Amino acid sequence: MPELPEVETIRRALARHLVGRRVAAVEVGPKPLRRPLGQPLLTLALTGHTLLEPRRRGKFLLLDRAGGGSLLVHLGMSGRLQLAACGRPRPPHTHLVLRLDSDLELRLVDPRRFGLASWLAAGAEAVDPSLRQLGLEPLDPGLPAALPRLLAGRRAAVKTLLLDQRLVAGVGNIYASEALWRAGVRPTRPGGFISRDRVARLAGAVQQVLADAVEAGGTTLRDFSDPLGEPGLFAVRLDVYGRAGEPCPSCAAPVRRSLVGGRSTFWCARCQR
DNA sequence: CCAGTATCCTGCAGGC
DNA sequence: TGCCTGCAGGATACTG
Repeated sequence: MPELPEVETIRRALARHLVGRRVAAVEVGPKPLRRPLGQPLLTLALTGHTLLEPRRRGKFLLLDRAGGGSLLVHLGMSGRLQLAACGRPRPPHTHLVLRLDSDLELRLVDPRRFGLASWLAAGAEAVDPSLRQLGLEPLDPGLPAALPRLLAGRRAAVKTLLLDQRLVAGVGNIYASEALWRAGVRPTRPGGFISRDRVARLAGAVQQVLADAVEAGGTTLRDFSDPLGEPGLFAVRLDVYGRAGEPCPSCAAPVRRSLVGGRSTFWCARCQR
């Protein structure tokens, strides 16, 4: 579900309610997510400890603990974090609960269980199998300079490459389509066969669309909301994603939907080359 | 190394 | 109403 803008939106909301709070208790469900949750370690590592400002890396959240170490969270396709009063009923598929010393508890809810929550000891970030291979942060000012060499020599579809977290960490299926449309680049074009100035445009479009979406609090299609239940407002500003058959906002030709690398892709055959 | 496919899992919408 | 299919915002293990 969440891409960089949604995860960043979640991070900011969490920062307002988690920083300086102590974890009073941890509850861990029995079902594994992408990796087993590791109940004893998680409980031991967090109970009684104070939380710092959360960080984001790509689509990962790092809930740092005072004194070192972090809870690493990834929301996969269907994961969400919810802050609610301790007494309120918990949704189905709640796999992890951090009860805070405020009146609130933080819940990790994930029906499909493609997500991840695992304890990272201090210094383990460089070793973690998921984190260590992550590529550049797309909002890094160095992206325009770096993108040409990331695409150089590659024959795979540029959209597939944008989704590869080892190249750029945080772009997902919505914003890949959106950025390619804004840049006028066809999603199926081999990465190594895009002219220099189009690559530059693409880098700019990736940064622009992600920044716009962060500003809008992310995209709510069906069920994304921030931890307090606020939906993201970017859906109305999507130009092509989910709009097959509707007129291209630029040229009015019908927006197409096709599969690229097995993922739904939305694009304009007239504007994108 | 690279490119392409299959797979993990649940819920929902749509067609019959 | 039920049953079936396809689809979903992701990552990774595997194949050639």
